[in-house]
Parts: sequence; structure tokens; C-alpha cells
Amino acid sequence: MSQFPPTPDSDPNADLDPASALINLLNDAQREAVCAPLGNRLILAGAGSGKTRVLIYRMAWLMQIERISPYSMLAVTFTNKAANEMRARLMKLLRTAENSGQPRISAYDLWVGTFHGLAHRLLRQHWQEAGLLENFQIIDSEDQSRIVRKVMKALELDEKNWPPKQAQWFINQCKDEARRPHDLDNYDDVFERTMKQVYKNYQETCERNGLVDFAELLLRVHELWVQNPHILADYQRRFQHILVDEFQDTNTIQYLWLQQLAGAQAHVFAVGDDDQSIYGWRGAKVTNLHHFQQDFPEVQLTKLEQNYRSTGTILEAANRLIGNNPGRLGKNLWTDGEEGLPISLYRAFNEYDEARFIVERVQSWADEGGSLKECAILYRSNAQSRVLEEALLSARLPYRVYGGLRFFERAEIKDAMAYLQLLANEDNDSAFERVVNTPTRGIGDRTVEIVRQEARRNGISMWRAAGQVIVSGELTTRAANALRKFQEMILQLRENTGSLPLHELTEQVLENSGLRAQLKKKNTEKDQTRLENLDELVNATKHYTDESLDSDGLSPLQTFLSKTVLDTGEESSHSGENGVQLMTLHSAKGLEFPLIFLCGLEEKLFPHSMSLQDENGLEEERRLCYVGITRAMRQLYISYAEVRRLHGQENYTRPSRFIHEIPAELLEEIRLRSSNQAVYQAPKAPAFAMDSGAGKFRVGQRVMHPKFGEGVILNSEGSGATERVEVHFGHQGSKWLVLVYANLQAVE
DNA sequence: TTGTAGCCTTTTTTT
DNA sequence: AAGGCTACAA
Repeated sequence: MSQFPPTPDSDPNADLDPASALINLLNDAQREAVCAPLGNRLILAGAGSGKTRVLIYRMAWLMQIERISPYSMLAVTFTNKAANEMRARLMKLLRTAENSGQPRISAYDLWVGTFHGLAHRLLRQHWQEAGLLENFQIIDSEDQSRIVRKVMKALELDEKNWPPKQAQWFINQCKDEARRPHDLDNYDDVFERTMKQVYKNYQETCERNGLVDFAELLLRVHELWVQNPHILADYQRRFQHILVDEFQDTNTIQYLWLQQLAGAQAHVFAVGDDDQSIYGWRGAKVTNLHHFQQDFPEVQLTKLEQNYRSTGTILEAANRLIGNNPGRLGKNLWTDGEEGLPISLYRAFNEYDEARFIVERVQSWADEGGSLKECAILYRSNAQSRVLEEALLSARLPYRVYGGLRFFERAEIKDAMAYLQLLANEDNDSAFERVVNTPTRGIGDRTVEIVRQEARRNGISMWRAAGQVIVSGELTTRAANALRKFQEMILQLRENTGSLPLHELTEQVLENSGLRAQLKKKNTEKDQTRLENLDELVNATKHYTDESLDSDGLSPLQTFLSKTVLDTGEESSHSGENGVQLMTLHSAKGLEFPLIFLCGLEEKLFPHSMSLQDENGLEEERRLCYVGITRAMRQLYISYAEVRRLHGQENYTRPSRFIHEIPAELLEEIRLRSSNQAVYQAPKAPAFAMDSGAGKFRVGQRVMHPKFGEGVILNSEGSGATERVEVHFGHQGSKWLVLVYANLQAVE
């Protein structure tokens, strides 16, 4: 471990003068960046080169040496995780400096946040000038999709010919490029004309209901500033120093935003790595790195190429791989640390075998005293996590899955949240429609449709329309009563909104709405976890008390609603704090682990088939692979499966081209299997979960045979009476056995 | 209006 | 494989 220098953030160089204390442990390039004179600067920082550290030290430098008030600084990141980490590390660094007798400087006034978070804050502040309702709410992409679908239905567009997803994509794309419907051409093309119409209607719906989607947050602020120069001028005057992390991930609107805010005065300190640009699909423009150097005056460039994270072998692999991408800004990572172990390559039969292999290696890592949270399993798509989870589960290894179904995206949570949204704003039609009849209370499609029409006819919200329809006699008395009862329930809850603490209010929502009762009634295993999720939700609300309110006079309820949409819910820390980390390659960016498993390196999965259409897509996949490799500090495993079941379909695969792009001498192929030739034949039938009488045999399972003793299932073929499994029995080698006769026993 | 059985489609990454 | 959606019976 000697190759890794101590992390200096907490290093008590207390008796040095402040400047030396700060820069003492930086290398030359890092020091150049941190101590640079004021001005625009681009830091091209390779993976593991201390990018974040430089950013944090720069902030400390500005405050302590340049005597710049934190009040005039703005630091922007892309994820909340990054923002939180940055703030925490900065505070820690300042605290150490404080001990050395420095005057107290607080980072509390400092704006650190994500683009979206900051935009939200600005819009709350200036909702009037931005043309928003005071109690506007933020919607996530699922909400957005629902609204798009509804809009398209109203336009009588058939979902088959007009996939809503496409429309959603179109809308977001436009917004990312700062285009409103009226900015668009009067298309001749039917498709584009229709999309434009959907966009227009969608936007009107959002305006009416006080809803703001992710892209809208950014666009609104942009427009706010265009239309209100005095507001912009205020912020320009305030934020003289703007620091941007992961600059390669900025999209058009974010770039515009920065340009506006910086004006001619501010100094922008941008940190990025073109080789780690992996969000092109959501509008990020790597070219912003180039533009930055042209659009901003006198940009100085610093390259950070020394890597402190990985072994020489891992870096070499990463460099060679990324070398296949043309048009890079050019960077070559190096380390003066040791070469390290070769990269291990494992060819699995199928995904179960792959998972089995990984779990086995994790197990031996743990047996040798390694900590589980130092292991990460990375995959291309979320769907891959399930098999891995099962394997970990049956090995009784704790784990934690990042992303995937986020807590706040689960149906039962969204239901509960919709009630809260409706309490905060009764005109939120999305929320209204979601919960009028969840749980079912006799308000069917018929009734809802009548309410919807009434709302549309009068240009009012569904909540108000419901009130009118109840008295107008358009409904059967039964429906009217049900609807009235629903409204009374909401109104009664609302009475408590102000007086009760948020968690008690939430508790009441769960009880009075019948959400809990509904789940308790069915009481299957899934419903059990759903109930637990609801409890978890109540728990989460406990942090939102009046005292803890930090944002601009919002009620705890409103604060909670906004936070949960923007926050990915990382902190809803469940079990598995000390477990193996499972995540997609995308969410692994910025993290590092001693032991990394990169799995599913197969053509069409990684690189993903969707990205193979164009050269850009492929290059982005390669960068993604580069990100994955460079996460590893000491040891890297790469695996692929010869057969993989995807979308219920079994596929024969070819190893990813990325494997071939890593020099063979850095790789070491691992063969756990017997010498049996049969292993090279692709199995003819599903090689797992055999459903014969014996029950739960599958690849990787340990079994007991009366004559051969204990072994592991390597493979299987056929089904029913002809189902055979290949079992490896230690020194006796592998044998194909017909399951019906073999009399195998599963071994725990 | 509700609940369910069966048909259908969908397959990447996320603030 | 899994979720969404429709059609149908109660």
C-alpha cells in the first residue's frame, strides 16, 4: 500500500504557515492549479489524479490566501453525493487550518450544489419573475412520462405509432438546447410537427399545474436571467468565483447558464476529463471543454496526469483502451507506484456462473481479511444486478445496490408522496389522478373521466372540478359520495398540515388514506417490504422539522417534497452499510475501490447494442469502460458469459471488443473449470434453474452425490427426463449425470 | 366498479 | 422476465 500517499485533507501540518500547510502535500501540477493567480482556468484531470482534491484546495486557497469571502464563491457539481462530499471535505480542511490559529472562515455561506439544486433554489427565490406558481413542484421522469402520455392521449395519438418515450425524449432534448415550442420551425414533417404539438401541450399542462421537470429547472433560470437583467446582475456581482466539477458533463443549457452567470467579470475554475464524458446521451457536450477555452478570456490550462489510485498494470490497461478513441485532448496517466497484479479475466458459461465466480472471489477476499465494502461489482445495466444479488444472498454476503429502483421511485412511496403533494398543492392534477382511487374507493375511470372533462372545459384543476361535479348532479350519487369523501379526507389532513410535525402528518396520511390498510390486508411477502418502505418514509420525514429548515422560508412539507425529487435517495441508507457495493458503471464515476469486478463484457451488452449505431456511441461506451477500469485501486477482475439470458431470451455472446483492446500481457485468464472439453460447447438448454422434481439445482450450486461425494454444478442441458448436469467432483473430475437418476442432494 | 387472467410489449446509462 | 394494458366476469 506504500504507493498511495496519505490523504492530506486531515493531515495536521498545524505549525506550518497557512500557505505551506495547504500546498505541502500536492504535486507540482496540483500546486500549479491550486495556487494559480485569479483568472479562468481549465484543469484537465485524469482519473485518480486528485481532481476533487484540487478543487477543494483551490477553494481553501481562495478563502485563506486570497482572502476571498465564501459568500462570493459558487461550486457546482452534478450529483448530490459529490456536492455533499465536497462540502464535508472542505469543512474538514478548513477546520484543520483553523486549529493553526487562522481566523475562522465559515464555508457555511458557500453555495455548493448541483446544477439542478441551485436552479431550484433560484426559482424558489424568484418564482414570480420566473412566471411560476409559488408552490410549484418538481416532477421526476416517471411523472413526466405520465403527463406526456396523457397529453398524447388527448391528442388522440396512438401509443403504437407514437411512442411516448420518444416524445419525452424530444421535449427534454429541446429544453436541454434551450428551445421552446415557438423557437421550433414550422415543420413540414409530420413527426416533428406532432412532437412540437405534444411539447406545447405538455408545457401548458405543466404550467397550469405548477409542475417543473428537471430540464425545465435549468431552462427557467436561463430565461429568468435573460428577461431580468437586474436579477442576473445581482448574482454576477455576488459570484466572482465559480468552480465547476465534471465539466465534461455539462450540456448546452448548463454551459449557457455558466456563461451568463460568469459574465465578463467572474473567474471560472473548471475541472474535467474528456475521457470520462459518459453522459452524451442526456445532452452533455464534451465540446464544451473546447468552447470554454475559446469563449472565456485567457483560459489557462493545467493537466493532472499523475495517478495516485491504481497500479501500473491497471493504468496501462486503461490508457491503451482509451487510446482507441480519436480526437481526445490528450492525456496519459502514469504512476510511480508499483506495477501490481495482472488483470484477471474470467470466461463464464452464463450469468449464473459469472455471479458464482465473483461471489467466490469476494468470499476469499473477505477470508483473507479484506473488507466487503472495499469490493465493488460494476455492470452496464441495472438489470444485471438481480443475478448477482441472488448469488450474494445465497452466499450470505451482505451487499448494497446503488441506483436501480430508487427508494423514492417505488410505487408505494410515490403513492404516499402524491398525497403529500396534493396537500401542498391541491391543483397538482398528476398527484390527484394518482391517488383519487388508490387505494380503490369506488371512484372508477368513468368518474375520473368526467372530472377530467369538467376540468378541461373550465380550465381549472381536477380538484376544483371534482368539487363542482359533486354538486352538479352529473354523477351517480354513489360516485358523488365517494368523491366527496375523498375530498373531505384530504381537507381534514390539510388542517393538520401546519400544526403537526411532518412525520406525524405523514403517519396520518398513511392511515387515513388507507394505503397501509390495503397492504396489510393482502400481506404477501412483497407487501411486507412495501409496508416497511412506508415506515422508512415516515422515518425519512423526521429530519424535516421547523428548526432544521435551511431553505428560504419553505414549509417542512415543501422542503421535503423538493429534496426528495432532486435527491437520489442515496442516504436512505438501509442495511448493507458494510457490504459489497453493486452499481452501474455510470454511478461508479468518482468512486474508487481496492477490488473491482467488471462484469458482462460482451458485445451488445457492453458496448451496448443501442450505442453501436454510431461512432460517437461506441466511443462513449469505451469511455465508460475506461471509467470502470480506473475505479480499481489494486485488483481488477473482468468477466463475461458465453451465454446470457436477456429479456427472457437466451443469447450466445461474443466477448466485448474492449477485452481485445487491453494488451494480452496485462491479462491473466482464469480457468476454474475442469479440463472437460464439454465446457467449450455452448449449452443447448437453459443452463440454470432446472425445474425437475429435485428442485433448486442450478449452475454453481454445491451438491452431494452418494458415490462421488460433494461437487459443484458446472453446466446443464436438456430438460425433464433427459435433463443432465455436469458436476465437478474435485480430484475425480467432472461428470455428466442424468438428473433423474443421479440422486443429487443440494448442499447448503 | 373491481379484480384478475392473459395478452402485449419492452429491452441503457440519470439529474 | 416483468410490467403495463385490455377484456371480461362478478
